[in-house]
Amino acid sequence: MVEGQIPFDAALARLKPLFEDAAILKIAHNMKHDLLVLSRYGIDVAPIDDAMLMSYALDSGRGDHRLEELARNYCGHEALTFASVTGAGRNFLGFARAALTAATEYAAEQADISLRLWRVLKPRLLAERMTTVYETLERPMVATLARMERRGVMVERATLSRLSGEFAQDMARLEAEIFELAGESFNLGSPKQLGDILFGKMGLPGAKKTATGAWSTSASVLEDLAVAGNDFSRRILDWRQLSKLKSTYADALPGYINAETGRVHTSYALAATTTGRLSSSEPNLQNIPVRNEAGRKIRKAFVSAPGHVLISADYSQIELRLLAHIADIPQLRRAFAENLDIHAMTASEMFNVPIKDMPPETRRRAKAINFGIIYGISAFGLANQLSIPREEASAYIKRYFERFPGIRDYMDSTRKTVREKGEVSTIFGRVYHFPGISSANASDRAFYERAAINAPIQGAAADIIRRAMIRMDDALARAGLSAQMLLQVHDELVFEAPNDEAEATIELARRVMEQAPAPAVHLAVPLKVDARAAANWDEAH
DNA sequence: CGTGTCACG
DNA sequence: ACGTACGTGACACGG
Repeated sequence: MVEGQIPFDAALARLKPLFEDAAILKIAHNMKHDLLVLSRYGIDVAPIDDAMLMSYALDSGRGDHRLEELARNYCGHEALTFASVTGAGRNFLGFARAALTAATEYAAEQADISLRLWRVLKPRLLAERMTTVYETLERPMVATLARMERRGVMVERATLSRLSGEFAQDMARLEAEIFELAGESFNLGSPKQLGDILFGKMGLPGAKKTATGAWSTSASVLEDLAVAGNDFSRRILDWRQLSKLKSTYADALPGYINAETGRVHTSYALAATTTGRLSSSEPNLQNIPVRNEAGRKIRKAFVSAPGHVLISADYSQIELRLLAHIADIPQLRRAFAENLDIHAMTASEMFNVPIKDMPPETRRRAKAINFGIIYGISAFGLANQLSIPREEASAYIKRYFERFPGIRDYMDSTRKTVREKGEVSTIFGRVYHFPGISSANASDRAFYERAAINAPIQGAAADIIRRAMIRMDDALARAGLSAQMLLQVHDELVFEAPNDEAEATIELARRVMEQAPAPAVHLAVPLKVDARAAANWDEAH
């Protein structure tokens, strides 16, 4: 106990009634953090306004929404840093005394700056017509995400430990074979050393250079060599995959299992991406492997609590559906209305092949084009993705635009808008600013234009799932269900439900997610949600 | 701490 | 002629 400090329990007892009056806490910066800290002491706070989210609604492209940065930018004020007020090199008691005084000063200034930011940002939201975005898409996410983070997800330590051992064995075998073929041992984890072996000693044709001029040893380069029959690069690829799974997932995830809850609690960032998507960190649970069998073994370690199931509900092709709506493309709208295979339909339109006996390779190329469109397609990018000559990619794009002229119109009009106004927006009113585009050189301008084509699509999908998440908590309660929302992965929500609530939760999630755009927006295409329950995330997905 | 690589949508 | 697919976060390497 430090002199002058009242006992913690007494402090808490004095504090609690204050928070029961919601008016006490009106304004904060990064409210989700405060909510999570206070919830540890049983204090529930109704979040009111959050200066960080106001800043994000005004300009998601601003790299940094930290309080210190906003104070500098909007108030011309240099905020105290905790490090600057605590000082260093003291003995513990000295530090503790200093820290108490300093923490008081620091905390008071943080609260003051939050209020001062609010006074600046509130009228700006009104002036820039971003109040609705802030109030309906940003602010309500705070409580929802805080609950999800606090709930956490169960991850089986034993499964990951077993996988780590299996991956290590397979890596050791591959490593021995690789060193045998190379005629020497080296650090397989070093791109530099690997490049020297591949393109120096072994004399293989280096396909690409990195930004710094070194030979690229990326998967696409190694894949091209492997397809040409090079077993050495195939083994490197296999080793790399296992190395990734072992270090990033099998070995790292157990360290995030909370000792008190036995579960993994990610942190979602609400003001991190330019488009309106969330991001997830420590650990990132939005990039758990799923695309191949070895990776899915990791995903199987994410399980439901006893007596419960995990439910995964994901939007099917939401970005292409939004493209069909936004660009108003008759064939796409019809295809989604009739629930057709959209990539096969695209291939059929482009190559005059009946949908029913579509060769897989033809469909694969059409699928790459569809994704490319959403990214603001370029011949170079498509050629790279499909490992085909750029001339061939150009011909595909030309053909695509002949069949879907509305897409070219949409892309052209988006480029025009962003060049003239420096901004574009989603159908829900979220605005993206591109202030640099007027003074950009040709290649930078092309980059901004692609981002401006992508943002209204990716961002509308982000807006829709936010609306669904905000409604889900209330919908579950009203339906008398005790299921909990655990995770969000951009177009997917994961719930944990008692076994006997599985079906009802699936039906509710599907209804809420599919109806999420209304009443703000009525889409010209239906949304489709696939949902399933299982004992682990892999089988639910 | 920047770079390369790779996991996800 | 140029250099590009959109959006993220984590890990290992090496200076």
